[in-house]
Parts: sequence; structure tokens; C-alpha cells
Amino acid sequence: MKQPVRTRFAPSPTGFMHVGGVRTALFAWLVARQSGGQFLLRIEDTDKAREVEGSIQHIIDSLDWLGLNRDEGVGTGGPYAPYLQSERRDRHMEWAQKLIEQDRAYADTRSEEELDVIRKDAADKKKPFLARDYRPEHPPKWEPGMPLRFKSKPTAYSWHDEVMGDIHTGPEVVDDFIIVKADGYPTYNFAHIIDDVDMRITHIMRGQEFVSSVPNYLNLYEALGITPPVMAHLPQILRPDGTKKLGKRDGAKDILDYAKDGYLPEAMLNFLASLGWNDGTEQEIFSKDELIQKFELDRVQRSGARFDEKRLEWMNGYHIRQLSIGELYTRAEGFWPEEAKGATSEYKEKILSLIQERLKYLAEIPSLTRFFFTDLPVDRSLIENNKYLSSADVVHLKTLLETARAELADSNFSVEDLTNRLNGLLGLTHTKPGVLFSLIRIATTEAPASPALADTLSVLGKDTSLRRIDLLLAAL
RNA sequence: GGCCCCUUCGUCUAGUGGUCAAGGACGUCAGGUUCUCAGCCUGAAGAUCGCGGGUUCGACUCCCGCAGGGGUCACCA
Repeated sequence: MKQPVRTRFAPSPTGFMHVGGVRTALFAWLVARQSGGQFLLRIEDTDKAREVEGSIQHIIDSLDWLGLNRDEGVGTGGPYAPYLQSERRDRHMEWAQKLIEQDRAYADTRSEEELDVIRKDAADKKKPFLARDYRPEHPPKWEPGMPLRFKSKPTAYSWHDEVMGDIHTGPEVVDDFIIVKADGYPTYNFAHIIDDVDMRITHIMRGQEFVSSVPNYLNLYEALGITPPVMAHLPQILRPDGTKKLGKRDGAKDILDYAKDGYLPEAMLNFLASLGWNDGTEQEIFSKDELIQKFELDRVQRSGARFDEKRLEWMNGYHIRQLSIGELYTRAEGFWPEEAKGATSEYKEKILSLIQERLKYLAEIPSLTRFFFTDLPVDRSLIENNKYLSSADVVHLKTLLETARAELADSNFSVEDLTNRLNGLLGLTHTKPGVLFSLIRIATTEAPASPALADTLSVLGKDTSLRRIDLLLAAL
């Protein structure tokens, strides 16, 4: 067992969670769980303008659906509460005050326009914008309502990132940055550092887009006299069609939409983990426990990975097939078609055992099972488009169906008896399976596809099967 | 433009100097499984390892350069 680590997932409540955020949460959760440590949820809600109503609950629901349980955090509570960043302003201000006293922060009262002018100046000179090159000469004494800027001390850094490896940067990338905004809220760049210390976070897991800010953070940690936590910057998840980061604008789906479509949380977890990580063997399928056991940050890929829904679908189908019927029945609740309302659980379990291996996601259940619950209207096109039946003579088909009906009427409708009688009919009528079975299948299901014929008939039962054959007979 | 990171089949990836004229999975295609769809089984196509130099008896693996891609340079996170 490794040293217990404390990790946190710290999203902003700016809308729904998509796969990118979820994977960050997953990796942080795995690292905490495998070490016997803690995983917490902190909400970084210091940008009140971008905040979206309901996001926090949505984040909690998403984590709950995936089974990423928290030891502490928003919605859970804990010894380091509050876990809502906006409620921790006193702490942030205490530390900000320290920086002011040490002359490591200054009020920056310049307007957005003034700053834009110097930014443009930097751009014109083809130089990166560094606020420290434009420090105001006589900043006023800081008062609430004024933006507060960190006064950096340019330093070269070398540090180790659990995913990215060793990184070296020169002093030219360290800069002054805003730590408290005019609205009184701290920026992420400042607040997360204070909160992580206060909450005893040992490992920070976040997206790769933060790597370039690390030198700034290191500078701030130094000024604050804080030992930086272990850091791991995760590669991004890319759009399926390109090299760009997957974002909400690219149609990145709400993670809970996958829940609605009937994706299994364990499949989602497995898939997300395999995007950018593998254990070095040829294993593709991992249970949650195996993930906890085998996950290693330093085996995480440094390059981005494209999000391939086809692979997710396959993996979901795979996990569905691993479920016991009882478990599948539980998961399938809420996915049945309207027509299934009065059906017994016993009947529905039988159906599930027939369709389990053809399910890719649970939302397919209605289209796959509707005919089990209701007589569908006779659809002539099913015969017309069938390669075995399209050219057959209608009178012949009718005779065939009548013969079959008579034979089935004597069956007890066990799978075994049905199989025997169906096979017997082939010889009796001198008909190819393609013709006879297609005809009976279409008659009894009126569906373009269905499970194996004997199985289907057995579940449907004698009354229903014969009634439907009669319905087609009447329509032919 | 500066800085940082990345570059193996369409996609996710294995690979840490020789056992790799590169393995697995998804996807695709073909065949099989007495009808359909799915599943399962078998098989096929698919990467001269971004390019160019080194180092070495030998490089996908080490070094240098180049190119391409991404990230970042907010009072957003």
C-alpha cells in the first residue's frame, strides 16, 4: 500500500460535466482510493458571472452516477469545511494580507482598457505579455474593491510532474498575476493554492492546460512559504474529428446524457481510463476494482486522445453482457417501452435474457422489445423486402403459414419442443429455413429483427404467437 | 512571436537498443454459426514507427536539428 494521498476534484459550477472533467475526477479518485487516502469535492465558484444555476447539483449527480464517492466536500461535509470556495474568502484574504505586508502583492487599479494598451504593446513587439514589465510605479494602498496583483520574483524552475515528467522553465515565464478581483473574489490561481493547503491536499490532478501556469504557482508557493503538492497534468480528450480539445461547443455531451442513454457507469469508467492509460498488458476490460489496483499515473499518456464513441459503445455492450440477468433487470428499470407497463418482472427478465447480447446501450430496449408487449400492425414491407420471401407466391406463403400454425398449435411452447417442431416443419413442407423461419418470425414479431425464433416464440407464448399468425394470415 | 508539451495502423494503444520487416483492441471487410439483428468463432486489409542527420555491430527505442500539431501568454478556470 502506498502513502495515503488526498486528492480533490475542483470544478467550476459553469454548466454540465463532460467526459474531460469526468476523467480528471476519475484519475484523482483512483489515486486516492488505491492509496487508502481521501477524495474530496471542492467547488471553485469564484467567477460569479460564469456560474450556472444547478451546476453544483449536476456535478454531484454525475459523480454519484459514476460511483466516484467523496470522503469530504460539497454535499458531503468534512473537517475542512466549507468546501465551497466562495465561502472561504476570509482565508484567502488572510493570506493576501500576508503578501501585501511582505510587499509581494500590489493594488492594480488600471482599467481593462489600460491593460489592453500594454498588452497590445507587448504583442506589437512580438513579446509575450508580462505584467511585471509594466508594474505601476506608485500603486495605491490596497483596499477592498481594488484588484490585487501578485508581485513575482522571476525564477527558473525544474519540477517533476507525475504525468508529464521533468519540466524545466526559465525565469521569463514567471509573471505578476491577479490574485483578488475587483469584485472581492480571489482568482482560481490564488484561491486553489490556499484551499489545497488548508484541505491538506497532497496530489493535484488537473488538465494539461494548467502546465504553463505552474511556474507562477511555484513562485507563489515560495512567497507563501508553502511546500507545493505533487502535481499531475492530464492530457486532454480530443474531438473525434481532429486535434482540438473536446469542449462543450464541439458537442461534448453532458455525462448524464450517457446515463440517460443507458450507458453503464462501469463501462464509462473503463472507457475513460483507457483513454490515455493502459497497464502495459493487452487487457482492455477493467473492472472498477482492477482500475483501483492497477492504475498508475506515470503510465498515463502525455499526448491527447480522441474520443471514439464506437469504442465506448463496444465497451458498454461488453459490460452489459457481463451482467447477471437480475442485475441487468435492475439497471434496465426506466428503459422499458410504454407498452411494457403491465408486464410482470418475470416476463421482462425472460426478454432481457434474449436481448442481453445484442444490447449496446439500454436505451435500445424499447426498439428491441416492443413486439413482446404489443401486437404491431402488419407490415407488408417486411415480406416484400425479405430476400427469401420477396419473390415467393403469396398463396404459397399462406399455405405454409397455415401449416406452421397447425403444428405450433400442438406445441407446449417450450424452447425444446418448439425447436423440434420447427425443424420438423422444414422437412414436412420441404422448405428452406430462410423461407419458413423468416415467415414465422415476421408473422409473430412484425419487427425487422428479433432474437432466435424458438426463443422468441417461447417467451411470446402460444396465445400471442397464434393470434399474430392469424393476423398476418388475414392480411395476406 | 516567447515558453511548455506532443508526434507508432482510420481510432485507442503495446513497445525503454537486438526476440519488431512492429503486437493487441475498436472500427472496416470476408467466411462460419439451420431466418433477421446482435453476439460468438475464424480470417483479411491496415503503421517503411512525422522528416533529416548522428551515436552504435544494431534504433520505434539514445542525441541533435527540422516540420507539423496542441497548450499558454484573462480581474476564466
